[in-house]
Amino acid sequence: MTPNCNNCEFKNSSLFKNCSHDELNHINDSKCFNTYKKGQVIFHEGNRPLGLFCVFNGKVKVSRLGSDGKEQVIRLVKKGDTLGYRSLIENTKYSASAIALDDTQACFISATEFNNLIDTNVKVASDLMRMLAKVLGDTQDKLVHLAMKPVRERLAEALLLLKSTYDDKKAEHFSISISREDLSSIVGTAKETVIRFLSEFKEEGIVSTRGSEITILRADKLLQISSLYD
Amino acid sequence: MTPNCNNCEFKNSSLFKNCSHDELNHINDSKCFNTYKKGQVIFHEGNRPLGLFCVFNGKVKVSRLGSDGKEQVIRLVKKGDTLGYRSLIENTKYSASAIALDDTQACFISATEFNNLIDTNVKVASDLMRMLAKVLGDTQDKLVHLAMKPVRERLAEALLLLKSTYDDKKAEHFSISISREDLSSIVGTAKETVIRFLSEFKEEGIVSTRGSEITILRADKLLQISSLYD
DNA sequence: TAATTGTATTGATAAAAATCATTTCAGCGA
DNA sequence: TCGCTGAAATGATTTTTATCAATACAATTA
Repeated sequence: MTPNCNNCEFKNSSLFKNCSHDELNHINDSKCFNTYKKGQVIFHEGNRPLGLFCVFNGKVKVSRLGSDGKEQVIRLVKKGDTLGYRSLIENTKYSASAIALDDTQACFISATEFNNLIDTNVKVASDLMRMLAKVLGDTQDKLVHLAMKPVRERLAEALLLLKSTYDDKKAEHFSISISREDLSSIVGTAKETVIRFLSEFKEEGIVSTRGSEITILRADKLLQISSLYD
Repeated sequence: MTPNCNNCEFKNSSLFKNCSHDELNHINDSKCFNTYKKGQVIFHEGNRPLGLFCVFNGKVKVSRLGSDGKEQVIRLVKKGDTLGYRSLIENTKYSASAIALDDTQACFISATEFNNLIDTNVKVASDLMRMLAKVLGDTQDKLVHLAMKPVRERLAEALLLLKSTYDDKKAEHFSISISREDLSSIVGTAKETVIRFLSEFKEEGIVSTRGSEITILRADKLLQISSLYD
């Protein structure tokens, strides 16, 4: 049931790819394997981080809630990704919450274990640094696009982000089941506004929907729409 | 003229606070001291980073330009701050430009020198990591506020950001000379919109202006306005 | 000091998006 | 299969913000 780190699907692609066999064994012995139902909170804004999550399966959103109840998604997390490292490094409370978008499984590594690892393995530390730099760059992109692009463009971009993050290439066209509420908090707009532009995309044959499931038929068109302002 | 690292005002507060005397000497010997006039470009979006800047004096904005000419400020940089590290760590082209908001002086440390330092001094590397985490957190805050707060709130926040970044506490009230164009690209809105809300703030006795100079009279009120949605 | 130039300001209008209200649809349990 | 429920979709309207146009002001220089 619980995956073994030395045998993990993400052994060569995760943050821990430069760990030794022994280091992985050590992590494996101390880690904790958790299962989350769709919609379940993995960690909550304001709480103290006790360790790091390593997503084994599923989809996770990292988001913040405004006082008016509006939500903004900061990051999408997929299997193989680590989760919750920023607060851990800064040693501050979580500034956002992580919520499962699907049934999700994740390993939990304690803070001491993690800190010990990055203190002793320089390669992991420098991989972590590069990861932070990468995520910072992505976040800056998001910021700029939010400020400069209209909703239609941002929606196209969000759909492409979902595709590039979660496409397993098992089907001809990428499909995802996502509530319009969630989609709108990725785009940073109102639910109804997202629905309206989605309807436009449907009329233009770019996407199709069935209930909450969205299928991307023409990723090329989305790319074109999303980069009108680049 | 050129400041000596081992005697620098920011020796104990900069990214290099955990460098040894010898390391600082080494940096000092290889560094390059540059002067930039107000409005001058320090580095330009799309170029390859050749090293790291350490701001000695002045004010700098890091911003990106959209294809329509609109600008979005990503970060404000003050004396003692380092500049240009993200692209350097990721080893990618600059994704944004750095432009002097005032006459500015900065030391330039070559990429090899810098990489050598973080490879050999673990403390500097871990300070750098914490700095990245901090800046990432700040950027996420910006993103969320941009998505959730209306312009009035964001303007109040931007004025407080300017104050907290550049206030040298030499005067009773904090003043800054900033073009409405620059201010609007910090807030992420149109110039005229910023001016309108500034005028409101003036009527309410929160700020006063003289030409492009803005004086903050009631920071408490700005804080109140900016946090309506928190 | 007067003219000039660029920026700040104000006003009028248009566009974009949010909000509120209503209808339609899909999934689900009885 | 039929309701039932919650989410998706559409419509009408309001609010917010952007844009365009005109004026006022401040700094600079002839």
